[in-house]
Amino acid sequence: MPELPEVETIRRALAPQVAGQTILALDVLQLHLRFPVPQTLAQDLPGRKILGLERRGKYLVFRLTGDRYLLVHLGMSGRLRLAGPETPLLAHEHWQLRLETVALRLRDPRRFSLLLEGSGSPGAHPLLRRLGPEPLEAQFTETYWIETVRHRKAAIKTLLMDGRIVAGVGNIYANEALHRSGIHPNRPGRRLAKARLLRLHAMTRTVLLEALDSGGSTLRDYRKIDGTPGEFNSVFRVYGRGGAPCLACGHLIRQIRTGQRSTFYCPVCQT
DNA sequence: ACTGGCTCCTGAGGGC
DNA sequence: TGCCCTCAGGAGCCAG
Repeated sequence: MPELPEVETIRRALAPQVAGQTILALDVLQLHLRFPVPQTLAQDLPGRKILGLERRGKYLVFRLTGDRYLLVHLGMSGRLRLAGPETPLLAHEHWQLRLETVALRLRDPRRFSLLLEGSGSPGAHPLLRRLGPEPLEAQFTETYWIETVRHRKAAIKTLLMDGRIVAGVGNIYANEALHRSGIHPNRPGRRLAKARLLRLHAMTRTVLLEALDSGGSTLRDYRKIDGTPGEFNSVFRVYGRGGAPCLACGHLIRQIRTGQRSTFYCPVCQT
């Protein structure tokens, strides 16, 4: 699944293609996604215009006329693409938004993605309301990060991936940020000195920015909106490199589990 | 207030 | 070739 840099890359590519277009129809082929696609959507959307496309964490927010919005999350395997209205549907394409010149389609084999609607301020939506600050924006201050994490018993990697603490950091970038910070992923938050937490704060932002510059990473399912893969993979230092030598010290990268997620780290560099 | 475990689903890849 | 097992980038929910 796409993490923040991938979702932001999609947003940037998609925004100019859909902004200003009027929705002609929503076709739903599979309404059983992470949450059921609301039955009212197909009636409510036609005639509304897309005003803009925003991102919050890993959520995309399509702003519509009439003070409404569409909320899209890609889950683990969701992919958006633009297609001609007559292009045949692929397997696992669950819905399409027909616009004036193109159709926006979602393909998602695992169906962990979601399509919901709301009105008023998107920030008040139940799924967005509890999200922590955006890691690349000013609200994610050093003070906030340290005060939120310094008393916690949970593994620092789990905390970094907790959207309520900071929005949009997933498994790949948590692994990478921890390696660059020299911090063991399973170290409890409260057993980290301030200086080390500060380093992690900075490295999290650095890694996300670098990935963004590369157009995101590509594992199995993520593609940019034009179907081409992201370029960041080549810069992974630990993710997916279990058993390979650490690029910093040569020791073999270990793979363990933190929570239910795969964790990669260098036992020498990360303590 | 936190923590850890479970859950939704399909597909890919490894071992035999 | 085929079968079975494990694992996958998310994250809300629940019990303890």
